[in-house]
Amino acid sequence: MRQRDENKIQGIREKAIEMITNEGLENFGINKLAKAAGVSPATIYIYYKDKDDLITQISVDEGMRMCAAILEGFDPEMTFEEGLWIQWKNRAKYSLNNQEGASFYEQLRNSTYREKMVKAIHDEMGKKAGPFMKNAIERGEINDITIEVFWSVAIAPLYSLVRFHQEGHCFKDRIFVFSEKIMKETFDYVIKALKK
Amino acid sequence: MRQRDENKIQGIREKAIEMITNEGLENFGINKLAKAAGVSPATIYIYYKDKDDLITQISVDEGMRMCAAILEGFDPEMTFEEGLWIQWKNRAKYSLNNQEGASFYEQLRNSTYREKMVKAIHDEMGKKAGPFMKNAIERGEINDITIEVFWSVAIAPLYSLVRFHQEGHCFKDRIFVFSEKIMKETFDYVIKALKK
DNA sequence: TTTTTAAATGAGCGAACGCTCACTTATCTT
DNA sequence: AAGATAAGTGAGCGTTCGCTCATTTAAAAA
Repeated sequence: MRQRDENKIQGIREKAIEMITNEGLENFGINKLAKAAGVSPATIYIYYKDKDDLITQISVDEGMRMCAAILEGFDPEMTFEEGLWIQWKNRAKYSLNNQEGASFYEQLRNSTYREKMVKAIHDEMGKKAGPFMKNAIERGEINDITIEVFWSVAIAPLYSLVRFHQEGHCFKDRIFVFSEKIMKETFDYVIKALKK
Repeated sequence: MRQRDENKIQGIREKAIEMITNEGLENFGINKLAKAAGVSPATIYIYYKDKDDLITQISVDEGMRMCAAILEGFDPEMTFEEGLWIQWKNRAKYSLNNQEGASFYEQLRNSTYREKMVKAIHDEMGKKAGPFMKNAIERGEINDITIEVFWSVAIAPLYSLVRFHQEGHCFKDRIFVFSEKIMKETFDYVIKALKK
């Protein structure tokens, strides 16, 4: 039998992310995607049940890629400061090297697809981030806090920084540019907040 | 001449927010909106140039309402801690009393409408938040930092907390519930991070 | 009361939508 | 070489989309 053309599948995936990022989820359509990816509309339905399934699958897939990128070289047994810093660096690297994927993920995380895409990612992250936080508390490095407060203080600031960069945020004619120096400065505030 | 029915205009606005929040921007349509609001599709075009204009106008409007809510009782001359705490309380109150508006705002802020809606809001907030930060630096309450780092450390954690609440975030069968106690706990970390 | 003005309408246009089906193409097994 | 299987296609279906227009309705101006 004839075998699948992996280039075709990847092409569909990449064009979908590109189109949703640049034109928005509300302007995304199967006929347009088929034309952009150079395939027949019917081909898309070989790989995806329907439009909803396509968006959901690609969302989860991109989320998993982000998770894998963030956790690269990370170990829950690491020191609190060391482990958190690795996650920060990884997350920044992912966004900078994969702008479209990062914007796509952020747009869908704030859409009605959130519920469909978040569970798998949440489980994947929780598997390592949960023990990491627990270890840091048991070792007496940080106070005993709930995971949501931890995330809000330790991770949210980084996401915010990355977003300012991606948006090309402008304040008084000065465009914000992300840098390791800025990231380290922000990281130091976070460490100061959480370390006993 | 006949005068405009303000209830009709408000009805269109509210139904639009309701529909976009619950069904997503990608499933939002003028014909559906007209039916839901109990008006003719043609009526909508008396008030809005086209679909894009409707979404943009309602986005900016909701953003301005949020700004006004956040800055209620706030003064840039306030102490750093006092001023920041008021903004936190106001922002939390806005989200809790106006869940649909808050979700709507968040969804559009992460869509391709971001550029169209953000400028007016950014200006409105910057007018008071800029001097506030500057005062706090001049008084020696906090270090001299760029506005993006400030926002990421001082405000982003609150947005994150509110979002966990709105999403009904769940970790190990425990649903996260926002409370003043949790907010104060998080706020204290932020103050510890930023205060000299 | 009549005239004037703009709000408000419902039917419906052309275009675009998600999706399907009869069919062709490529590669496997025999 | 022939048969089997699944990948891949393009035309086009029924539906919904954004939007318009001829018309009606209500209230201000005369």
